[in-house]
Amino acid sequence: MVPALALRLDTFTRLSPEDRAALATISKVSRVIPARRDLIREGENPQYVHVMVDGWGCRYKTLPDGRRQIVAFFVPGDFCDLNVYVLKEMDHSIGAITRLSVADISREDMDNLTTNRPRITQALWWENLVTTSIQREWMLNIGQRTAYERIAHLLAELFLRLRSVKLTNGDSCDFPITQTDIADATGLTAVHVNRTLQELRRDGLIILEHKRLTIPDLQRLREAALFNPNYLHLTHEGQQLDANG
Amino acid sequence: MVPALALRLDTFTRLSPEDRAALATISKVSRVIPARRDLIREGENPQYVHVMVDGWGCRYKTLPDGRRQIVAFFVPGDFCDLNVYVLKEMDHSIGAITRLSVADISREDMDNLTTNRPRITQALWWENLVTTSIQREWMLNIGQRTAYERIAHLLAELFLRLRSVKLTNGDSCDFPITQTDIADATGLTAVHVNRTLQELRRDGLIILEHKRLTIPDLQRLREAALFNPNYLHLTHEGQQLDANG
DNA sequence: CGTCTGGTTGATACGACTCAAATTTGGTGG
DNA sequence: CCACCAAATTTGAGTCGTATCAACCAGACG
Repeated sequence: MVPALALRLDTFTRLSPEDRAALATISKVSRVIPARRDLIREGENPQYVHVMVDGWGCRYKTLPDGRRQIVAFFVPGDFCDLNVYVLKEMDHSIGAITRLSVADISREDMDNLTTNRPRITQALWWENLVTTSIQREWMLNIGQRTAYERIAHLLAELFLRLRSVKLTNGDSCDFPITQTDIADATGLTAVHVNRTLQELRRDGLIILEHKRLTIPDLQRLREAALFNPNYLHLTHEGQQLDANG
Repeated sequence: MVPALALRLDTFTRLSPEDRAALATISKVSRVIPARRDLIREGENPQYVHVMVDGWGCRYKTLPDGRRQIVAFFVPGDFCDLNVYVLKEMDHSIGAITRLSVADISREDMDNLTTNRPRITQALWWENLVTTSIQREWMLNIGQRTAYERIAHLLAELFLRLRSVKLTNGDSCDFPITQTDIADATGLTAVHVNRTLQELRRDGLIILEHKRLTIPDLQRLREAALFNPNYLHLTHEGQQLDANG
């Protein structure tokens, strides 16, 4: 099985067999975190860069009174904070949503990678810029879109991201996050998320049950979400080469 | 005059005279953009990395119907998208708020810098991570804080950022952004921002008039904003060395 | 088969939005 | 230096989207 990280970076550039080998080495699972447990907490000193090998996670921040904002979801193949060990302490936490297999990459291994594998380095740069871009889109989402658009947008984004690492099956995919998670990610309450999901279902935009999401008509969902995929920066060399061969 | 960029990076690390010289070269103003004009627009192909030398700017995204979200403010010394030329097209726009002096740095100059000046490279990494961290805090801000807390938080952040590049004067600073800008940055309407600013004034937390902001009691403002400065990652080597001599 | 988390529903409240107009400020040219 | 204009701020009245609180239900799991 091709590790999700390689699939992901392949979106950007065509990796050599040596590159793939290096990624396989790096993607070795070093930890399995049970569902709903934290991988690392705000205030701790980050030592490793993480790769999500299997399962879903999220990055979140909290306020003293318990209000919680999920600022990112992680799906397999996501790479976490290239160079984060430059910082003294974490300003947020990372938690597992499902049971999560993670590869911890030491600073040393990262340094080796960036000096010896320029193509991977470049691809990691790309992935870093895309992650930041997704954060910006989320700000637009939370700040400007209505509840309906907001949730539609989140679902469309996650579907596309999963598709890019081959974790979709036609028009559907596993979707393990709860309505409370969606609420914390969109700045809404769980009750309102529930009602809005019902609207989306009523309008035939989504089928969401038993932790499985189906999108019968992606184009319609995109329109409802005012979704412009440019921020995912998916059209790159890798894709073009794929198209040719 | 020490360029703001050097002041900013000095927060993180102690720069050598050669480092400073390199920064001075790079911080040469290559363009002056009139107030309220765009520096680069969504969809364009990014060729340069930018340094804000003088004046304020912002990064923003828009929806087809005109809704606009400011996702970041730039103040002097801010560095913009280390390595952005990796991407094919901009997913957002960058605009000038005041008249803005910018230094455009070519890919070539950046590559030179990163190969020859490891200390600067490290510091730019730090600045990159901090910028991303600020984005996360903004998501928490927009998604979870009340209007009152949200605006208080924004003002506190900008004040601290200006202070770190020595652009404050005691407890006050220039503050050229309009209430509409604040609205677009916080996900509120200009009318509501206006009323909330009046509340903040009434409570004695801020004095804001004639494009000048005064914070009589920063600690009180911080408390009102649920402001935790850890996300700015200001306590670093540079600061510690400063403390010793 | 009971427990528990996640999902659903209903009633009510309020924070923030909308629209519209008035007022103030700051910049520009006569 | 004043008149003028556009931009920014302020005010008021009415509305609406989303929150809150409180039950209740269902299906997953031990």
